[in-house]
Amino acid sequence: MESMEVNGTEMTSAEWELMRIVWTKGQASSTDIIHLIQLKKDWSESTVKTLLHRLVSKNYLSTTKEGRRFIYTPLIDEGPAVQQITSDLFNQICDMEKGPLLLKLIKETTLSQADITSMQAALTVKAPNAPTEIHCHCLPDDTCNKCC
Amino acid sequence: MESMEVNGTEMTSAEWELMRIVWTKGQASSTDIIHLIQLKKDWSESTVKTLLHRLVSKNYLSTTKEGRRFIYTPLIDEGPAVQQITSDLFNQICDMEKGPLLLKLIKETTLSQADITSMQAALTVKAPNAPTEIHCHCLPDDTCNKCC
DNA sequence: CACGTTCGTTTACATTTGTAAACACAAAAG
DNA sequence: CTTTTGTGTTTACAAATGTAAACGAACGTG
Repeated sequence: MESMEVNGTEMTSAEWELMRIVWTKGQASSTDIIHLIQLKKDWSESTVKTLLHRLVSKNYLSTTKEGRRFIYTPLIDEGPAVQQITSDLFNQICDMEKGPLLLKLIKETTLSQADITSMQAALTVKAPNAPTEIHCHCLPDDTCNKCC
Repeated sequence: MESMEVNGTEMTSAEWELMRIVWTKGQASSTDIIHLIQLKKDWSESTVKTLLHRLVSKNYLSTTKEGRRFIYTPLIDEGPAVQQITSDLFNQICDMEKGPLLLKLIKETTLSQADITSMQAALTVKAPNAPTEIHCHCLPDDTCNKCC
């Protein structure tokens, strides 16, 4: 399931890695991007150029000419993009797995005190109306062997 | 980034949907699978057969002959597979985005009381040592414009 | 002003993935 | 026992993706 869908179109893993760089820098020239990605990935200059080009065609990046080079700027924000690809993934996962999954993520992710506080608050809000059991919804009710 | 990596090999979205069915049923014949997937997806019988075949080659499913048909059984468990693809996704996301992302997931996911309790416990454990600020790690320290 | 350097654009090509028809074989039916 | 039918296997092919060389235009340099 290689590609993450954002905004209707989809972005591949390779493209995503480049977006991360542009998001982090705010904007960058292709040279910057090539150098930065090569710290992590063994991609040729040509490969990165192709990927950047595709990101522009897909309207994820815009370019602004500045002297001889182009400056790449994100056309979509990182937060929404991150939420989107995650939602997409969660939509492909059995509902019964989500609780344990989130628990594991909470345990493994480095969270700030503020993050923790807001999560605790959210959980406190949810608790009163939380069901005892979760149904999976993987299949139409009567064909499910897992939760029903 | 279409494909989710599990166990070293990778599984595509389409294949994943079939695995969900087999996981949910425990095991199933191709006919069962074809009928069940067609409740959700407009895939031809042939397409499903191809996909099942690929899942067998990739060692995600095994087959057992039973009369004229084969019974497909998962060779990997759903829980670990789910955790794997999620970890993979999280590894491609900026550390600074993870807190807000998890918060959103917690809010949007239907959680059981047990899930909530264990998450609260996990958060309580983490709180004392939680940092005030999160750094992003998207780029080597001195090249980062976002957190440093 | 000619020339090499530095980009962005085109073109290329092997794999993977989505989609599916054609084929082969075993089992059920008559 | 022959025919039909349900199933797995092969073969097919276009689109997407990873990977990259070749080409061409613009800019700085001598």
